[in-house]
Amino acid sequence: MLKYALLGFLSYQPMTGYDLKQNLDNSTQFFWQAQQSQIYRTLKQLEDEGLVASQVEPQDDRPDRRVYELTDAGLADFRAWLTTPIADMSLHKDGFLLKLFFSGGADRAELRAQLLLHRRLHGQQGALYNREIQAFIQRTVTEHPEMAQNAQLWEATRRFGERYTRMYVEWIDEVLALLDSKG
Amino acid sequence: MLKYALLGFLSYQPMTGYDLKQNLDNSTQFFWQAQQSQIYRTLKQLEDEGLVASQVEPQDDRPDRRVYELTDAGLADFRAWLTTPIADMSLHKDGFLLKLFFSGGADRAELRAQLLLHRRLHGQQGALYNREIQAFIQRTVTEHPEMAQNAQLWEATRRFGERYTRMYVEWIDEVLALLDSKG
DNA sequence: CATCTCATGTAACTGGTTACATGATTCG
DNA sequence: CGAATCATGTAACCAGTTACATGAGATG
Repeated sequence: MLKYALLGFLSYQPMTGYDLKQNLDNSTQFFWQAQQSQIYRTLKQLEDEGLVASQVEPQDDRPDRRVYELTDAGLADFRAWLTTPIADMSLHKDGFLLKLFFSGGADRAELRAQLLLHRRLHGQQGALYNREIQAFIQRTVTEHPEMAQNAQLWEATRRFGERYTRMYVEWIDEVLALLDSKG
Repeated sequence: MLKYALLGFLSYQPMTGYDLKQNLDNSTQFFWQAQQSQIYRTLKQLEDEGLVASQVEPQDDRPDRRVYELTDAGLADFRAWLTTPIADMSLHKDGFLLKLFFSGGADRAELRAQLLLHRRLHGQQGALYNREIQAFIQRTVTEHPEMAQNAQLWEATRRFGERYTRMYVEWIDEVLALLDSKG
């Protein structure tokens, strides 16, 4: 739920919807994302529920900022979520795997091209994400040394993304080898 | 899109909404799932669009079956989807990772317990899924030897699930080691 | 001169989940 | 005797995506 991602980042410090989008893009991108529009909509809902409060900060040279902060109720709600264990593994959807699943009759050269494209997407872009996320984490800890304890787990989730993209590439290599050997 | 998963299975042979659910559960579970209710709703939409056609087969001892089959338009639509390359990597959401990300201040013993729970979920249940899916693929090929070419790619996607769950377990071990070493 | 960044949002739509509702037969 | 299997679906809700709309200042 996006709700808790937003409450989570706001528990670090007050910020705008725009800032929240930056944070999502720079740290939870691999396992939780949201469009800017959804973030604004969700913030409004959270304000209606009394979990966050906002105030507008006028700016001269740039658009005014609406800064959100957690209310006591919001913090309590977030803490309650944090301490509630998740009992099931998350389900994933992957359109590429679905298409591959049904590609038995497809042209093999075309299939190979698709696999190579996704090998590149996961390899290159995954590595890029990881460099950026790692840099973001290090920058945050440098600027806010009190966040070290949090950063340890940010880093843990970042490594998940690293492993995931590596696994994806290795798997594609395996599939390519399979196609080479059997047809 | 569930639409194409349904068209895909129907391209193998006509079947009911119930059968489609079995097929999803036994083969695409790792990368595409759907509730029974969503399957029925989507089938109705597909029929309205003229991509599938259905007829009711009365049964005495069991509920009547509504059997769906692809129309020519449905087959054409499915083939068009199959040959359209996917240009982006799929995004995933994982509530456990999100919770872990924000757990810097959580009780370490509690954290460890959560990690062990998910280690078990991914390890045991993942292995189970894989055994069942592998058995399902082998059974299908035995009964329909002409499906061998398709089965090769079913097997490829199954191995993805195998790798994924293994990767998840290894990653959890890494996180546990990290917590041991740094507190 | 064009693109990126900062900064806000609304509206319409699409897709997916949860809960509800029914009911016979088979298996342990 | 209870649970699982077979078999259908509706209704209400929730979450997420895409498209639209605006506009100044900074960077290359």
